[in-house]
Amino acid sequence: MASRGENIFSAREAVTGAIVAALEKLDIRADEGSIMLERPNDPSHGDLSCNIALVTAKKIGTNPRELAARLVEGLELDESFIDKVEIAGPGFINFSFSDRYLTGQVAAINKLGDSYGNSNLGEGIKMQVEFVSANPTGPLVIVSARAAGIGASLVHILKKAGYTVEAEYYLNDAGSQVRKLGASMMVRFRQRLGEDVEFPEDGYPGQYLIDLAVEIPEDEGRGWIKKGGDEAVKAFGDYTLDKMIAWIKSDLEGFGVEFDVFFRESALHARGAEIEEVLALYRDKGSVYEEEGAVWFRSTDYGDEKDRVLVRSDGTPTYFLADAAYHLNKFRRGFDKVIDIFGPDHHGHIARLKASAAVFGAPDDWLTVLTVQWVRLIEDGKQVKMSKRAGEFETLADLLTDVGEDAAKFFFLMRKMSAHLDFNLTLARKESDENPVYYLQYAHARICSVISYAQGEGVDFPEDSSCVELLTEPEEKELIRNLVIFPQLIEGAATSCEPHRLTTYGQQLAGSFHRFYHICRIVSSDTRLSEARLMLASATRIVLSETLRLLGVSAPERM
RNA sequence: GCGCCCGUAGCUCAGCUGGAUAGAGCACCAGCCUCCGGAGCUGGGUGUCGGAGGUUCGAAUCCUCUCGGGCGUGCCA
Repeated sequence: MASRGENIFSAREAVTGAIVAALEKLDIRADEGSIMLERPNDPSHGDLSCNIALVTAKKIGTNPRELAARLVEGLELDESFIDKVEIAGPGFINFSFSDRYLTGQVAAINKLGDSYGNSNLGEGIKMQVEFVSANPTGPLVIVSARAAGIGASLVHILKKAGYTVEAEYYLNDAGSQVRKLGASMMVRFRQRLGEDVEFPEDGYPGQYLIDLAVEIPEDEGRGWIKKGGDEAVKAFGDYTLDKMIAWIKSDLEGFGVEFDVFFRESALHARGAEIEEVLALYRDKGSVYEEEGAVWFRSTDYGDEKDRVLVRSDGTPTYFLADAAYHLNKFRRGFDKVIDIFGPDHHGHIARLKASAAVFGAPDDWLTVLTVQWVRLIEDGKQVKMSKRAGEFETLADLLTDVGEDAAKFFFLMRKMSAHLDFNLTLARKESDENPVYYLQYAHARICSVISYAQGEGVDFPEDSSCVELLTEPEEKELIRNLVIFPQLIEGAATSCEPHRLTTYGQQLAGSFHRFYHICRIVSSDTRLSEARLMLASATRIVLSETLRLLGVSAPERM
């Protein structure tokens, strides 16, 4: 058992342990995993609620309230953190934290600082999160921006939960898209020279290629054209690709999103090892057959809805084969778990990728594929029209200049990723109280300001933290209760891969701080109380700034 | 046709993996600054949780069916 009062888990674990022991006294077997402790919605129901009596009563032929009563009788709890146990409703057993435990947390958070909420949940587990991975054929658009915000936040959260995490971007720098890119660019260049050439039907029509074509040194471009045919297209393609990749990287950097690895598909083809190996592995398993001159993967054996082509009848590998090889490469790199965050247009790939992972022997839960849904931009209550075909779209860079990094990230993270997002540009632009991102940032800035004001008035952090026992007002307790659930929130957000939980939490925490601030004057003539409230404000600042950091949003000291 | 996602307050959405009386923000109305930051606080809600069945002590949450909306369903990537 952890030392008493040190953190929320000691209390939870102690209660769980006590319940298991009490069950044993009644000859009921239970493992700790089956004991659910939940936080009731209604504060009058205590801090932790257990439904074990409701779940178990029928099996042993009694009614829940009676079983609950017998359990409570057998409970042996440390009174330093639980001071009330009640049976309520149909048979819930409710536990309330003691004041001593709660106020002790304030001192503990101040002592732990930014490491408060760190977990060992993912200890020893090596994880990879792959996200964005947009084709390098144009600038990053708004869905990619959403994926970038979500992926980056998820990486931060997983790290805080103790996982070892690498962030990766898969660059599709091979295949027909790149040829189209090269062909498009070659036409733009020739148009720039004044030639009357028609733009290809399936080319990339955006203004950005016209702009880029201007930057190509004329002699060099003419030289590429002279190569003729595929060679010429390739020369323009290679040039454009480099520009695009640099552009994408700088956009991401501007958005404060970092990747450990940019993995190129072309490297996979150049090396060939994984691609050959995937084919060989599939053959060994009998999962491959030939039909109409192409090589097929019998992915239907693994739950896919139809079989997939691996090698075309012209002998070239498909995108899917490369992707399967890429995942084999990830597997070989020793990741215990891999998370792919896909855009909404890729969810057809999930089944076949999982199928291929099964073939190369990855455990069922090795690969998790999450999909980020579309973003609609709303301006003045109306949808902003975007047409990718016409090359008109809101890019990540546009969004950043429009609403700024913090508001963009916060808005992306307010909703669960599986839901479509209506991005309210009008609201995100506002630097006012209507904009939710400022609510959290303002709370943080306010605390920083108060702390320095207090220190100016001679109130500072005490050596002896026993003053925290003076924190007894309802607003103080509500604030502390919100601080205390932070570690659990981190674990929940990590295991469910749901960064948006932090935005909801942040708003709740900021709200409880503002209410506390309004009712309880921090700096007063009562020095000891002032010190206690200073510590509470400081603990709040620590948790707020961690929450904002995990979201990728700045925590300003002034605004 | 088949597969995946979404339907919760006027609008945009949470709802902690099945819990107790379903919650925020925005918008709207009315209050609160001689005092640590008013980008703040307080008060104001009659919701078919899209609909119908089912599972059980208990369902917005799980299952089946159904109605709307989005996406996918290439020897494109």
